[in-house]
Amino acid sequence: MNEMTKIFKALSDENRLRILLMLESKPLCVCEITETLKLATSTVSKHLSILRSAGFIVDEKDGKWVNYRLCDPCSQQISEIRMILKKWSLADETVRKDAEKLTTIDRNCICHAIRNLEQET
Amino acid sequence: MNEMTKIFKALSDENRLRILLMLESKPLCVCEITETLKLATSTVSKHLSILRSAGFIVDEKDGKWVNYRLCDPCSQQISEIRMILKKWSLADETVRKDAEKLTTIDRNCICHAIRNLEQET
DNA sequence: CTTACATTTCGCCGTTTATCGAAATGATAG
DNA sequence: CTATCATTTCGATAAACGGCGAAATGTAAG
Repeated sequence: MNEMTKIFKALSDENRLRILLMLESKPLCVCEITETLKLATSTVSKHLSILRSAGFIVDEKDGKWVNYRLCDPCSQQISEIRMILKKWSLADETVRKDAEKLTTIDRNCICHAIRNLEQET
Repeated sequence: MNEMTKIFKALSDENRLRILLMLESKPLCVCEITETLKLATSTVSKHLSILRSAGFIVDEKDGKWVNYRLCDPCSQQISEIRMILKKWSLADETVRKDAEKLTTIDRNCICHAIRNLEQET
């Protein structure tokens, strides 16, 4: 019961759903997700830790980046709910846009780009 | 996306999950659910309205009682998630106890019984 | 019409949650 | 070793949430 509510709590936030669905296409680092969702880095990091502790994703160090990817293998519960999630999101506009935006983001540029933009204002 | 988060938010509370799973066996009135969960009537009523507005359940007036039952027919999404929920809960102790307790509750007695008990203290 | 009673709505309270910015951490590159 | 930079942790804040009891609502029965 606890495990169940933990899973559903993890799924009960729009930004976390978007993260999970973005990760369906490929592993991503925190700054790529941050740039797509337009949230503070610390907020995204928090969301990721919630998804991790619910068993949806794992993190892997990669130089100065941390890559997050969908858990594989993962529990029967997680895999069932992910299938549903994927199916339900097929027609979703936000999800489509996120996927599209991700193809234009290069992690080697994006973080500095953000910093520079902030300094201009 | 909004619809999705609404569904998962509805499922992200243990008491609401218990209500849904109780309703898998039969329709129930508010006081039967209240007696099983040991919450204030107003709290249970709130939970029921959340489940209703997410599309899981419907209410039906029946004399001075209001019966709640699982939506049928219901949307593809709701029916998929309910199948999962039922499957996941098969081994759950709380769910088993709730179902057991429900067999001993008679809506014609329970409400007065509660009032009387409260007056004794 | 009044009473009784199941349920809902309202107002309040304490806790949790989503968010941010700042400080801490940890790893790479000079 | 130091500087840089991605990420995490911390502390604060505002909003949302779960809980309760009291008042309002609606129905049935005297």
